[in-house]
Amino acid sequence: MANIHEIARLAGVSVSTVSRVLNHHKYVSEEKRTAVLKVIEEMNYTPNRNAVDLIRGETKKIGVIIPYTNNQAFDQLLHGVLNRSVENDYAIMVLPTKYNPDKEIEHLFMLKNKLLDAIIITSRANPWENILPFTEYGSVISCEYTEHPEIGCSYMDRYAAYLEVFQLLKKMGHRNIAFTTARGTESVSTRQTIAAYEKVFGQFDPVYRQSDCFSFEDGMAAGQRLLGINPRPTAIYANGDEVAGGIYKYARSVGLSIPEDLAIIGQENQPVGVGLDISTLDHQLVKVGEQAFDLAMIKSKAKVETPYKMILRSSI
Amino acid sequence: MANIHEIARLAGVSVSTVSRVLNHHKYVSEEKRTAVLKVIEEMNYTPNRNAVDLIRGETKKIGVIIPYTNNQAFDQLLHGVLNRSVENDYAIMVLPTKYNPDKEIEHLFMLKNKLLDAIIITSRANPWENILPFTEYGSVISCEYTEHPEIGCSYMDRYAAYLEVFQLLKKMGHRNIAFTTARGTESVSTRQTIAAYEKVFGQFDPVYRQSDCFSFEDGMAAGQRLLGINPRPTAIYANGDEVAGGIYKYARSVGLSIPEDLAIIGQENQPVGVGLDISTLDHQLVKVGEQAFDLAMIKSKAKVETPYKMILRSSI
DNA sequence: TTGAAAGCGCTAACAC
DNA sequence: GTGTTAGCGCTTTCAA
Repeated sequence: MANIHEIARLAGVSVSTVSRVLNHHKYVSEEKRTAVLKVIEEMNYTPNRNAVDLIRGETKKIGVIIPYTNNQAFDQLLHGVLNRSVENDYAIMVLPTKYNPDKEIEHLFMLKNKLLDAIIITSRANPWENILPFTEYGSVISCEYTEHPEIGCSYMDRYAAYLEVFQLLKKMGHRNIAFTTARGTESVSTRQTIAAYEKVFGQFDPVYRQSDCFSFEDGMAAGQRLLGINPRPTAIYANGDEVAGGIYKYARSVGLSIPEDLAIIGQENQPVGVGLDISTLDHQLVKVGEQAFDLAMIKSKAKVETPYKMILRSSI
Repeated sequence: MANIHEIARLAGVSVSTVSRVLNHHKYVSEEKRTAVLKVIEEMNYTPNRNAVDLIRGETKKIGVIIPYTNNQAFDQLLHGVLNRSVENDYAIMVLPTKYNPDKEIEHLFMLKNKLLDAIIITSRANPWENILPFTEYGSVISCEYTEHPEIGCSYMDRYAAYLEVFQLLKKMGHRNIAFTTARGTESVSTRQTIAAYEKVFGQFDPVYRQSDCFSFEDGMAAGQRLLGINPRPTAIYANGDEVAGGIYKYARSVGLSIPEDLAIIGQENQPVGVGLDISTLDHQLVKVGEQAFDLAMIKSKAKVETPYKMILRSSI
């Protein structure tokens, strides 16, 4: 395809003039501008963005590191990021990791090799010390709070939210409470859930926690295991509404009434929770994602918290 | 940051030798290779991908045009694409359109400006004649069947699926059937639904169709309107399980029994449908997405159909 | 207001 | 095996 030189030649001007027209610089005579535009039109010319990005050292592209893409929570975050990217003419690259630390680092290299201006980490597999070096090459934004001053954060106060849920359950008289988590204690959110539990109820018996919960099916399995424990939990706090839905479904299938025999509360306010009337802790992840994009775009290292919202329905 | 020239200088070799090492060419002496690798390591050097992409004219990046990202059907397609992209070391760019034709064209320009090797269109706002010109610059894959030989297709036979649903409902004795759609008759899928209906039941009364349905809430509203029609439909075919869930919820809220008073069937086999035990027509969109990626990667123009799956539950 | 020319950082054809 | 060099297509001083 034609390049800028050919356009210049055909329009009888220099390449710099064509470049000026392309970038809407002033100080181009109306006459030459028209001539250039005409040739561009005729030749059906579009500048090569790789060349532009190469010389500018900036790409208007932002990456989003996401462990799982078939997961409602991460999809909400991504959705928020995309909302703002469209408004600001940025392109978004999705970087799935399945929590593989090497894959994650591989993605971070896109900062170093100039493919991306910034990366938003919705959830990470690596310790911060492995991630920090990359802040030298571009903006790194986290959707989890961290003290590190090089990292901008758009986050929700998970611990406070967990605390409120456990306090509520305690107030309602529950004493045997189980919960599900996505990952094990390598995950901050799991540790915070346990900490919040222990703050309210004291020492936690690990048998009442089921990890590796992501989907409806995982919820069914979790329900089966957790409800088999003696003494049986009277309430289960799920790490997502789909998981909560699976627990609900399993509990009903073995004849338990919700909330009389089992109270259930989920997270993220998903359709399945609306459908089954399950209470939920809405972390407002779309907003968190939007905020994360804004921080990434202006390369801010600010720490911005988004408040959570408790939505009570008939399941507790 | 250091560039290839500096690495060459420091290693006491030429840039081509460094390039050869970088690209794992043979014909590099073990001695020089080691020297180069050592300097690369010391200097913490990473090649600039913009320069590489520029000269190669290929980027190992594929775009996915997606109207809505908070929509389960499109997320499934995207999920499939991402599955395969990870395995094949491609980067995926998400291109949201909200069915804005101009935005869509803007995204397609990423083919022309060399940012993307291929684009997968999950659903489009433009007529094919506006899209076809871009096939000159890269591979364009559609998730909807089209005759155009320049367009590769990974699709499901929507019409056959719709037909089967309506035939099933007819066999079950339903005569007043309503359905929901995402868009109006500008959409192929809407037109196919209507055509399938008319094939089975004859002339369709448009009042029994509700468009603009994407979410659970949309389903609630659709339920309210459609169930207010006289004569009341005895079955509703929703264009997604979340919409179906909303209809279910509304129907129950006004005292209707499912399936005695109202049969409901959804699409895409989503968690909310599992939770509410709603029958569904699973188009296997994850598979369709995976297939679309494969076609895009090898620049194939093949037409590949993925079979649908009917999942019967208690809602009909 | 315009153009020449020096890069941006890399690959690959060609010569040795 | 290795180095020289001519680009890839663009932006941006600098001088005119």
